Formats: sequence, structure tokens, C-alpha cells
Amino acid sequence: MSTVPADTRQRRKEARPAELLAAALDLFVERGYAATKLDDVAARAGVSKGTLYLYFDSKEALFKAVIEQGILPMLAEGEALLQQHQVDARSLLQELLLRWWQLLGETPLGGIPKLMIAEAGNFPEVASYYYDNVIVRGRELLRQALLRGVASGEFRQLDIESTIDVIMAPVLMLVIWRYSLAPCGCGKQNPQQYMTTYLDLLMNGLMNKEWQK
Amino acid sequence: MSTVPADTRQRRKEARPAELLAAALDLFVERGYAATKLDDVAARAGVSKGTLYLYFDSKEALFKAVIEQGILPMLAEGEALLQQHQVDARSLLQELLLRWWQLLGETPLGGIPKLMIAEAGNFPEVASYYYDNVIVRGRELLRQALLRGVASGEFRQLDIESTIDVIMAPVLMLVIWRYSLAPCGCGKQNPQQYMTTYLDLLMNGLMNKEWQK
Amino acid sequence: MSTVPADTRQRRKEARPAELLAAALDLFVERGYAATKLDDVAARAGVSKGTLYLYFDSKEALFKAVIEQGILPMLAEGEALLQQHQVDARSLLQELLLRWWQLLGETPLGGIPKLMIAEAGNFPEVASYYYDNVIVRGRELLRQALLRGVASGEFRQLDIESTIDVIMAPVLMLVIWRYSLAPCGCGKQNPQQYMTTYLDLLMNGLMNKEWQK
Amino acid sequence: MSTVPADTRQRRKEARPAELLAAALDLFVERGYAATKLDDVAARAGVSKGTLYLYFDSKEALFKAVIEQGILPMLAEGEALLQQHQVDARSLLQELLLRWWQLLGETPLGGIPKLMIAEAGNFPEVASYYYDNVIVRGRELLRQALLRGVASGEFRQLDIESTIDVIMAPVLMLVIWRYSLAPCGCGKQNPQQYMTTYLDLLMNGLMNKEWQK
DNA sequence: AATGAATGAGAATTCATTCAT
DNA sequence: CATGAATGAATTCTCATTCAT
Repeated sequence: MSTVPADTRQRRKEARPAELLAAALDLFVERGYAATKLDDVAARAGVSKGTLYLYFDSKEALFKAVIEQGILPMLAEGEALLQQHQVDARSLLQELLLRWWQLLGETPLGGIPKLMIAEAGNFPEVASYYYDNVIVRGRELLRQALLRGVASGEFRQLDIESTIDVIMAPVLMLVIWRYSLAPCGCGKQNPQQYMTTYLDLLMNGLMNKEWQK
Repeated sequence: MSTVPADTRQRRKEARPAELLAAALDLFVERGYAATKLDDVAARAGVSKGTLYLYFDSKEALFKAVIEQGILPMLAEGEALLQQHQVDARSLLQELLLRWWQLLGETPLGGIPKLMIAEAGNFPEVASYYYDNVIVRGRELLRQALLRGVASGEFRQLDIESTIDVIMAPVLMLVIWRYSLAPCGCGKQNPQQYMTTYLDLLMNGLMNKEWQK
Repeated sequence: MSTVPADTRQRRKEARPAELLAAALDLFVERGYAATKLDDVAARAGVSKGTLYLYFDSKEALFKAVIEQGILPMLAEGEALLQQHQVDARSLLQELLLRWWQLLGETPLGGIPKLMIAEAGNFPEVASYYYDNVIVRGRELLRQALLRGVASGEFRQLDIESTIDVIMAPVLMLVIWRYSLAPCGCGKQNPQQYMTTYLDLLMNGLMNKEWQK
Repeated sequence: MSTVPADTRQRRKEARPAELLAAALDLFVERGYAATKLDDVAARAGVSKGTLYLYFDSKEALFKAVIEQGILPMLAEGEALLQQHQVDARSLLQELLLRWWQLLGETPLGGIPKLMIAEAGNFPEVASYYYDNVIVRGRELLRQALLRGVASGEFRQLDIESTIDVIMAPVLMLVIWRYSLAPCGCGKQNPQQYMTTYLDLLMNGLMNKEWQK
């Protein structure tokens, strides 16, 4: 009746999908798609199971939405990173990797790579979608940084495509670990130290001797 | 009367567990634990559902056996690697990584890391077991190689523990990729090129300048 | 919109457990625990299999609830019987036995003794519970009646404890028969005549000669 | 080769059915028909599951054989009891009840009444068979004793048919208890005392005053 | 005769989805 | 919009029965 409750309700209503997606992301990442019960998703979002179906047609649709929505911030970050114009390739590359880690390593979105790896076989279309929109774009960013470094002479001559993959691996493993073995009390990681070591190793590996500090 | 059938039967009986484990490994890796139906495992092994229960008490027991049996070759390989006595640390490290890749990258066992990552949350005890027996031991091998290299002056001073993790990451990602996004037609990998690039980058990153070729 | 459906639904929901328990009691008594299919229980209660699990965690939980709920009326009757203050022990004892028979012999609860006898070996805890709450209490009622009769001189001196067991037996057999061999067309019993004969025999057996009418 | 082993084997072979029936009786009585696994029956008889099928066509056939074989000693005892010619009806009746109790209360056959009660609903034909061959015959024995006592004036005038049933009940309950609640630690029975009390009560209830001792 | 590996129909249980309120 | 009771298809697991040895 009053407008205030209407607003509150409105706000809730609009927030519902996001709350459901957040709950679903958590559980999908923690348990996997098949082992996640919609009851639990609804409960974690504080609604009833029926409500979930007001916003998502099916469990599969929910999964796809989780991935799609989870990807958006990565794409946005990618857009922002494109605006980067570090003077040297080393700084550019370092910046790319650090911001990626900040995005994935410190938000729930970090679970998406693990989820995608685990479920790629069951949802090939989603995997393709993820590949085309996230991986290809991310590789493109790295490719540009590498190409610039090689062109400027900062970086050694390397096979660009495989270098991209190799460079991605340690950051990926860092976030994957966080959502897989780390919660089981396996290996107390120090992400900060890990990134420091990684970047040091990488730059030493990439750069021409004369450019190395 | 004839000895052949008796032998055949015997041979089947002894081979059954291994056949079932192989089938289960394939499907667990491909679909995940929860999404794998025991009917399918049995069918792939060429037996009926009931037969599976003659050898494994439950789906969970089958899963554990898959991991435990899958780990054995890694441990054996680890033992063999310990016997390695390359003259220089560089060769030793390179040998470790290549043989690991050969073991995991070219046999169905390569699916185990992906499986473990996906299911660690649902089977923490198994994850701990895997960590203690595979990861800790693997890290020990790398640790020794790194320490030797640092002692000899081949390798730069680096934080050993985080370096181990960083070094493991690209090989892990290579096998994980093979069982996750690669089957979806995402990115035609060239593992040979990947390993070449990786080792080149790694050695350049690790080694002191004066030692670099 | 209409209140009737809401009421109906509510009423259904509240009635469900009782309906399921009634259906389960019937079938457990008729077929035994193991031979009773939950499908059949649900069907007899007019619901689907899944609904049963909304109210009971498992088949075993259903069984326990059947016994526990089935016992309540007996306990209530026991309480009521305690208020009895017949002038003579003969009337008191007769009243106890008749009311017990009315409760068990003329309602579905009569199946409980047969069910308990058949399943005691498979559910020892339930059997203990039944023993402590039903049998011990029932024996206490009989004990009091017997003690009073002996004290007043109405009844002969007898070993009280074994007399209690002997007295219980015929009424028990009457209800057990009703749910075991009687339905197979074995022996057309006349419970009325049976009880008359039983009480006559019992009273003659119990009472001192000078008190006998 | 030697004749002794052949004999042994022969003896075993001939004993097999009886051993299997004994094992089956034990388990059927303890757990009920449906809850008894043929694996367990075979194991208890010391043979393999397959062997069981050499002697019995099916689980149901085994059950029927258990009942049929279990009944034979009762029938034989019944025949022997018919030869009884006690001078007085009281002694005759007492003898009948005591020998029945000795047969059932002190051998594994005592489980048959419980088994029959529990499974009558699932095996109506077996129940009918049991009724016709055991109960009808047993009732006939009691009927004769009662008729003789009434004719001689020892016993009071009573409705014979219902008296038979009432008289059977306590002995039945005694053996039923032994295989149902007693094993659960419910009520430490003293069968000797129970029978003494029962017979005392019964005779006092049955006999004319002038005949009572 | 005896074995026990293999089978597959059947039963308990779960959970995504629907729908009346 | 929101709820949660109800559904039933799907899955794990069991066990009577068969049959090659």
C-alpha cells in the first residue's frame, strides 16, 4: 500500500536474480553442477524453491546465467585494460596479470574458471561461449602485450601463441587452487608471494638480457 | 574340460577391477562424479550394473579406488625420478617436467588432476590423501632440483616454495585443458610447442645470466 | 480466492502423516516390513511415492512412527484404565481385559502386536521401546488387579508374574490370529464366544472356591 | 578313490537338504521370509549359493519345504499322543500340553508358529496347509481330551471349540515370545514357572469343584 | 555335484519441476 | 510475486536366479 514497502519490495525484486546467481555461483563452484541442489541455492538466497523458477526456467538456464553474468565483469575489465597504455611492454603485461588476479583472486568470480573446467564436458556450448568471449579476448590482450614487447626488443623472440597459454597457466592455477584443494586444508598458499615469484620468473624468462634490470 | 575357458574366466575375473576402474576414470573425468551413472560405467566396462558391485561397495568406493589406483603410477614414476642423477640442475628439472608430462599428458591418468580439482570439495579426505601422496611428493622432487640448482649457482636465488608452485602450474594446466575445454573444440593446442616454449621460458627465468646458453 | 480450497489443502497437509501411517500400518501388518513397498503405502494413502518422503525420512523411520503412533492410544487407554475403581478384583480384571480387547480387537491397532512380534528381531530398539512402554505398563495394570484380588481373598495364591503372562496370552493370540491365519480363511473365529469362554475359564481358575459364584 | 571319502561325501550329500532347511528355518524365523537372503542361508549351511538351487527350486520352494519338514515332527508327535491313554482327562490334557511344549519350546521347531503367523498373509496356501495339517489335528487332540473330561464329569460344561483355542493360546505365546521379544532382552521368562502357573490356572478353571484336589 | 561370477528386475531414495494457494 | 506441497523420472543399490566351469 505505502510506497516505501513498495520500494523495498521493488528493490528486493530487482535484486533477486543477482542474489540467486550469487548463491548459485557459490554452490556450483563448491560442489559442481550436478551435486548442487536447487533447494540449497534457493535457501542460500533466502527464497523458496518456487521463487527460483520465477527467474530462471531451469537448472541449466540458471547455470548458463551464472556463467554469463559471471563473465561480464571480466569483459568489462578487459575493456578497461585495453585502454592501458603503459610505456613499456613489461609494465603492460604485469599490469594485465595483476588486474586479472585482483578480479578473480579476490572476488567470488574466481570460482568460474574451476567451474568451467569441471563442467565443460557437460555443457560444451557454454564452454564454447566462455572460450570465445573470455579466453579468446584475454589471449588477445596478452598477445598485444607480447607483440609490443617483441617489437620493441624488450622481449625475446618466442612462439607467441604458446607463450600466451604458458603465461596464463600460473594465474589460472592460483584461482583454481583457491576453490579446489585449498579449502581442504591442502597447502597454505601465499598468493602475494606466489604472484611476486611468478612475475619475477616470467619477466626474467621473457626479457632480453640487455633489458633485464 | 578345456583349460582355455577356465583361464579366460580367471583372466576376466582378475581383469575386471582394472577394467571397471578404467571405465570409471574415463567417465568421472569426462562428466564429473555426480553426473556419472554407474550404469554407464558398467556398460563401458562391458558388464552389467550388478557386476560392478561385486568389486566395489558403492559409487563412492569406486571413486576412491579410481583415485588411489590412478595415483600408483605417479608414485612409481616419482620413485624412478628420484634415481635421476643428471649432472646439471637444468637437465634434472627439465627431465622431471618432461617425464611428468609424458605420464599424465599421454595416458588416461592425465584426467586425475582435473577430477581431483573438480571433486575436492565433495571428497575432502580423498583430496587430502591426494595432496599428501602426490602433490607433496611431487613438490619434494622439484624442491630438490631447485635446491641443487641454487646451490650450484645455476639458478638464481628465488623463494623455493612458491617457485615450486609456479613451476607446476603450466604442466598442470596442460593436462587439465586436455580434459576440459580442449574436447569442446576450444583452442587447438600443440602440447609439444607448449612444452618447448614453457621450458625455454622457465629456464631463462630461472637461470643466472652467466649460465644461460 | 475461495477459502475452502485453502482449508482443504491445509487439512490435507495436516492429515497426511496420519493417512500415511494408517496405510503403512495396514500393509506392514499384512505383509511384514520387508515385503511392504513404499510405492504401495503411498498409493494406499492416495499420494505419490515422493510425498511420503516429505513426512518420513526413510522406510525405517516410517516403521518406527507407525509403532510409536500406534502405541499412543494404548497408553491413553492404559491411563484411563488406571482410574478404574471396580469394587471387586474380578470386575476390575474383567474390565481390563475387555477394554483391551475392544481397543485392539476392533481397530487397526490390533495389528501392532503381530507386527511387533514379526519384526522384533529386525528392530530390537523398537522392540525394547514397545516392551518398556506397552508391555511393562500393561503388566503393571494386571499386576495391580491381581494383587488386589489376592489381598482381598478373591483370588487364590499364585505366582503373580507368570500369572500376568499367562493371562495376557489368550487376548494377544486373539488379535494376532485376526491378522495372521484368520484372513487366510483358517478357522472362523467367534471372538465374542472366545472372550466369554476365556473369562469364564480364567475366573474359575483364579478365584478361591468360596468366592466363586 | 577310497570308499570312506565316498561315504563321507554321500553322507554329506544326503544331509545337505536337512542342513539347508535347518539354516533356512533359523533365518526365516529370526528375520522373516523377505528379509532373509539366500546367501546367508547357504553360508550358514556351509555351502555356496548355487548349491542351494540344486536342492530347492526357488526361495519360495525353500520356504514351503521349511514349513513342511518342520511340521513332520509335530505330526509324528501328534500320532504318538493319540496312543496316550491316561486314565483321567486331566492327566491326558496336561500330558498333551507338556509334550507339545517340549517339542516346540526346546527345539528350533518352536520358531514355526511365529514364522507362520508372520508370513501367513504372504503365503496363504502354506497357511492353509499348516492350518489343515497342524492346527486342525492339534485341535482334534485337545477336543478329544476335553470331551472325555466333560463326559466323565471331570471338566465343567464349556463351549468346546472356543475352549480349545483359549487353551492353545498360552503355549503358543510362550514359544512365540521365545523367538520374538525374548531375544531383544525383553522380559526374562521362566518357561518352567510359566507352564506350572498355566496348568494350575487351567485345571482350576476347567474342573468341576468336586473333582479339584 | 558344487561353485561363485554374472545378471537384471525391483525397491528405496533423491531432486528438478509444477502448480494450487 | 512468493510459497512449498506434490509429483515422478532417474539413480543407487540389492538379491534371487542362472550358468559356465
